[in-house]
Amino acid sequence: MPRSNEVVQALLQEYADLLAISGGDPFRVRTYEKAARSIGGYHAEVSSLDQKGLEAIPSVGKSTAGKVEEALRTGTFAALEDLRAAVPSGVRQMMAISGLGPKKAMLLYRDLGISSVEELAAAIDAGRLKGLRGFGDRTEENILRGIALVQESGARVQINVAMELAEDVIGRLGGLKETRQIAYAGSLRRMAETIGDVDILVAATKPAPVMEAFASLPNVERVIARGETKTSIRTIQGLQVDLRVVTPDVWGAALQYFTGSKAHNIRTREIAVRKGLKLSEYGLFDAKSGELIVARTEEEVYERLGLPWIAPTLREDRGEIEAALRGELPTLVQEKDIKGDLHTHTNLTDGLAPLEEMIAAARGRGYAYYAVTDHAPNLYMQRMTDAKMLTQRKRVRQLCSCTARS
DNA sequence: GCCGTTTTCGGCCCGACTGTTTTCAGTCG
Repeated sequence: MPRSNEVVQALLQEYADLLAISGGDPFRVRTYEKAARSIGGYHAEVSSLDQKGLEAIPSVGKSTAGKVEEALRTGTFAALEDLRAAVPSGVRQMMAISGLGPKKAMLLYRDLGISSVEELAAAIDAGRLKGLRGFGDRTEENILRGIALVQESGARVQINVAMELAEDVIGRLGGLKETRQIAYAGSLRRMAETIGDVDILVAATKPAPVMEAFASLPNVERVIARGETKTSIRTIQGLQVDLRVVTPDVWGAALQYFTGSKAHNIRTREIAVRKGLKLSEYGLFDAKSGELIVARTEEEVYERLGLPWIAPTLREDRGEIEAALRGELPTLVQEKDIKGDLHTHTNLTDGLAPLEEMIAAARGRGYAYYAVTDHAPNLYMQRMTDAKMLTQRKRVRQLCSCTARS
């Protein structure tokens, strides 16, 4: 049974998507996306909160709180039902196709009545998109390729699979004479449980030879995009790898940007804006004069924003910014902290005791750190609900990544 | 719709790349 926060998060995200498709104010769309994320990561169960408690959640105001309250009571809210009636669910599903955003999805529906991925494929086959503004031959090809990708099950892979690929790419590009520094970034550096694509960052004196070497790797199935500083490929295993090349003097800013998450980046950039600064992958700048302030290390960037360095595993905009501002960032487990491995089962699978009893027992025995390596790690993660468990969740994630690499 | 070191209105992250719309909108991360 998913926790109420996740149910509400999904409803608000759906509302944001449908608002975007139906041409709603982009800032309102973003507001609901932010509120959805904020609720998903909030430490307290939203079903236990009253209106005032809901409005205390960051990015949740009176209007959103009202919708959340209605959703908790009835399972949905009226404004969402209105949009569901206006936009078929298949139109939203079409946005899962790479290259199709809300504008193009809505255009296909409004002008051609296409309301599902299957109908879209059939329409392209029948040549119905010919002459439609914004849809040329190349776009049609890309959509068909995107549909094939969507229909392949399990686009995301476990972290150990992505890590192996990343280390292979790093091994091949790291030896080039132009390469000064190289690292994996993105969700891989944040140690997410599953990885959608692999992000590689290179600091190089000249980007072109690095790009060329990357696009020529033996396991490249297709070059998706290729520019002066950024190239994306898809491997024959079906995983996308993005390469970004920067100059060595902006390594820290680029690594901070390329590590994400997107939500964390938006928060740090907002902090920069409020301080009269501008943050991008090229550095932290004075907004007015455009003068570069810092870019060389991540530590400098965070420090100039008034924050301590935040570990990548925490960068999800799930309270880490606030914790950093309060000086209350958690101490994360290191490999040297691991003394052993205890395998146990909870009643999520074939054990007898519930997760909560396992945790209480571990605490009662004085274990500072512990990982439950059940056969159902995702179910376990979903049950990590209370505020203190956020820290624990990250510890488990780090432990899992250690296991994956050993 | 939310929010405040520019606080009750005005702004909301930033840049790369693609395809197509001859100058830029849409999408992505």
